[in-house]
Amino acid sequence: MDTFTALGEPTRRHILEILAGRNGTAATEIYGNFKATPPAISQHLKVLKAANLVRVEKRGQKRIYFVNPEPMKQLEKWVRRFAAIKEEQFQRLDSVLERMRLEDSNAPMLPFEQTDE
Amino acid sequence: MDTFTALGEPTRRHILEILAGRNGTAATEIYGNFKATPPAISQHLKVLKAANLVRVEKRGQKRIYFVNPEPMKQLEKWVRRFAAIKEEQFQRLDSVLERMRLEDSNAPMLPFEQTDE
DNA sequence: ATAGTATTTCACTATTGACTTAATTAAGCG
DNA sequence: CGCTTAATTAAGTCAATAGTGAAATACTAT
Repeated sequence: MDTFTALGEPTRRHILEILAGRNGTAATEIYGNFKATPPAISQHLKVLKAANLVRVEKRGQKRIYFVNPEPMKQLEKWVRRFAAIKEEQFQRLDSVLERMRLEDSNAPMLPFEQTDE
Repeated sequence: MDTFTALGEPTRRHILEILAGRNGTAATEIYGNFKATPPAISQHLKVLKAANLVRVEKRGQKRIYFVNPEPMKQLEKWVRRFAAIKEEQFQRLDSVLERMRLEDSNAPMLPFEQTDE
């Protein structure tokens, strides 16, 4: 997933924010939102296109850009795994560490060692 | 939100994957998963910490890292806006273009010309 | 055809950032 | 205390990338 790299740039995120909630935005219109030159923005659009985050439609001499929802859905799925981690987990660990520290000051290792992959 | 920049790097994402679903992982353990040198990983951990994506806990001479769920929740929220964009929107666009084409017979182009790549 | 507008590609510079080795801080142990 | 282990900071290199101006492409209109 190249999505992350594409989103790792503020300008590109801003472009997506502009596109969101609109039914297509011409390149010139996008350019207008930035102080950077059109070529700069065009290159960002190219990256977003390569990451499949946007799609383009030719209409005359204009290129109309749209957000592509699919990769966003996948990203959401990826993120959810982490978002789902509970505070509870930290609480539990905190108390375990506390207990171990009190019980055995020699205890050198981790309380949990779940070698997954 | 500096979250995106932090996630824009594959190694850092991998670190998060390692941390996910575990109740704390010591730095050395993390290092073991990569061919890069400890300093390299340590610097990535620093970035993740700065982005508040992980938190650290000192235990003796070890540093135990945990995923921080809050920024992930926010990210999920951000992404959802885009993921939520419905096909419906495209449908609507279809009809708009259709209308424009009918109104202006000079309009030369196709409504959809999927320039993919 | 010629000019004009929309957008991108080219070629280049400057900056950022990821990695490395070496040195440093800090804790545990004989 | 001196040695080892854990982890980080420092300093420097190299590659990736974002930005710029200029040229190119492509469509529209006169």
